Amino acid sequence: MASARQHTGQAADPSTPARPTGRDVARHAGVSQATVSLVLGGKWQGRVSSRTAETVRAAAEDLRYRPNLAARHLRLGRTRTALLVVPALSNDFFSRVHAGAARVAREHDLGLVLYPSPEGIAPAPDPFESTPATLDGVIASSMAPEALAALHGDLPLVMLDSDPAGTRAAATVNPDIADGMRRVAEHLLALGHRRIAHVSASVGSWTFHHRARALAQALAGTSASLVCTERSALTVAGGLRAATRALATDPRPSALVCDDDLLAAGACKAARRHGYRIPQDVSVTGFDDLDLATALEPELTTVRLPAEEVGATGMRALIGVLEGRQPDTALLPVALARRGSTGPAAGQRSPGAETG
Amino acid sequence: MASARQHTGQAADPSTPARPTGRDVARHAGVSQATVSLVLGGKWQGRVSSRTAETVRAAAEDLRYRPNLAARHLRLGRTRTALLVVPALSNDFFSRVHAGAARVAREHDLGLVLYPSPEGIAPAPDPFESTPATLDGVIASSMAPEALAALHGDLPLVMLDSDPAGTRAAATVNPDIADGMRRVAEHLLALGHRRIAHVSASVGSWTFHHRARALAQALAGTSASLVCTERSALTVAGGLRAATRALATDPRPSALVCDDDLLAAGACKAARRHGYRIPQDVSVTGFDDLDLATALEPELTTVRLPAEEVGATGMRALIGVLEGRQPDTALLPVALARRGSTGPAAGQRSPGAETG
DNA sequence: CTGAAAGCGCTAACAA
DNA sequence: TTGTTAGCGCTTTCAG
Repeated sequence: MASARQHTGQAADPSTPARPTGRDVARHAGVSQATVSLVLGGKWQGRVSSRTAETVRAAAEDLRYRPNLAARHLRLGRTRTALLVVPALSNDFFSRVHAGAARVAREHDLGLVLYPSPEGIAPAPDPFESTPATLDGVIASSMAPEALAALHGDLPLVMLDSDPAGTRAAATVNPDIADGMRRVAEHLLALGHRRIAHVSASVGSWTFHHRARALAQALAGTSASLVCTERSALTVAGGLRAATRALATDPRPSALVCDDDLLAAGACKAARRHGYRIPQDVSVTGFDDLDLATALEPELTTVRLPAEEVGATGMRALIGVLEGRQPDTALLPVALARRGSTGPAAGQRSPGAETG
Repeated sequence: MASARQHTGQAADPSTPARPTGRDVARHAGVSQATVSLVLGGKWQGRVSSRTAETVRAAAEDLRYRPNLAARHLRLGRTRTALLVVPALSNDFFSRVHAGAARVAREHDLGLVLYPSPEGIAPAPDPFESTPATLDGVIASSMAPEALAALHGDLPLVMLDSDPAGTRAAATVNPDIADGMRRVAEHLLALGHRRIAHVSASVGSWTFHHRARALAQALAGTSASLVCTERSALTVAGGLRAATRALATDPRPSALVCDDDLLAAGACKAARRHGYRIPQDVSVTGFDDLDLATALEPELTTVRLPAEEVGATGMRALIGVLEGRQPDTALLPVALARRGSTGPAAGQRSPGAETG
């Protein structure tokens, strides 16, 4: 019947020469389409003569054949593709996480699609509505739990920089946030700081709650006290305002511990507007060690997170889940980068404050 | 024949209850699978009774049905998905470009996949090797032409912040880089600067070549001269080194024009290490108006690029191409952000240098 | 207004 | 060693 093709509804478009299919390659090489599939899929060992295989490869090259992924995905029922959900793009932490995850994905021949949860739009609209590919698994970094609510329940999920408890994640990979805060606190204590203010991020993700808790714990039972906590949106301008409030405390704090380098940058601006020098009059610490930390002057003392390692470990965990293994939670070590924004608490007005 | 199913090679896996298909929905609703497709595809008006449509929707909801995209893509021959290729992730310019493109994509029900060309690995490995989805089109921003060489020749391509001539792009969308540099030059001239150094990015993309050319042209025929050009990798540390060299010129330049805010941040550090105050002793300008520009102190005078608009316009252009229209090249206006890093060229040692 | 059927390009089981 | 064939889930035409 001549009507065989009219069912498809595909207009024959002569302007775009149809992209070659496996059948075209087969015809060109004088073999069957199945042989093409075997050869190009690398499973021809002991099933196809190497001469034929060569012919097929030549034909594919010749026609500039590229397999149709949609067809492959349909047939296989999997796509070998993972989604990485992050709350923001222009942030080295996430770009480093992505780099690590992408490297491991490449090594395992997996695709990785990056989904920046639309900033400002909260909570994230269903990532899967707008994600074009079918996915085998999801990695989510530093996301507030609500933002993941739309997440399709039956996909393997690995969470990064997130609450290890109480989620439906198959695995969690975290930098040791608490240890980072502890190191910050110890560093400041060793420099003689006793009045410490916390510039905290008003973001609903676990990582910031955890930072606040860790700071409080690290200071508890020491001779230093947390004189105030000022919350702010995660921006330089917000950090400036919050730090301005913190510096208005009387007697003023000698050190500002910030939840993030962006906030710390704002804190530095605030200190200077008050006429304070950094670090002689006030010390400032950041968190994350973004590129920004060393772009500032003085450079920020901050906590270096193993972002690439977090991404890589997370991807390995997801691969484990996909292969049916039961990966466990990982906690990766962090480091304190001591730089110019912290110094001895010299000019304290009230020397013998606490004696505990 | 009972063998009908054993051909598929899909092991019946009781642990993962197979995801429901359109047939399941049809069965559940007591209609045919075609009806399901029509209803859920929104093309049922005047073909299916609204009562049936409602039943189908309920059944789909009930089973938590999600259409299999691979099957749809295979059937349709298109994926309604575009790829956005950028040279780096952690850079507001690109994240803003992405935001603009993603917004327009959403409005048109298109998917957008972000492909950060692996930094450090140059030129980019074939994006299509690692891109999981089949693509309908590509948008590339600020890429060196070689890095796009692997690009599959028959995909519609829109280029952003790139050479409008001599490429195979269907359209080009650029911020008016040359005008930006002109404004920088005029601003410095008006402040009395006559000895200007250029801290340029040693990156092979059109945008930086264009910036250098525009600066030279803007200065030509004025009383000011370009005393030197120091090239550097696109990092703060690189900017510091290049600016250090530039400041060693004798007599020294009174202003450092940088190709990018990152370089400008480095230039500021270099100036301070020389003991120069900004802007009293030396003025510094950036380009791009990254968040970094206002995180620094003093804040950078820089060129604000309409990044979101670039992304949005680029996506609209791609949609135009996909729909068979012939979009043309766009040039979007930029603005000079005058801030604290530039000031009058007061303390010039050699007052009457040129008199042209 | 609804159902039957074809076929997108690929993979893998099976036959030859 | 190679070919034949079924079928993944969907959209769309055509018949009823």
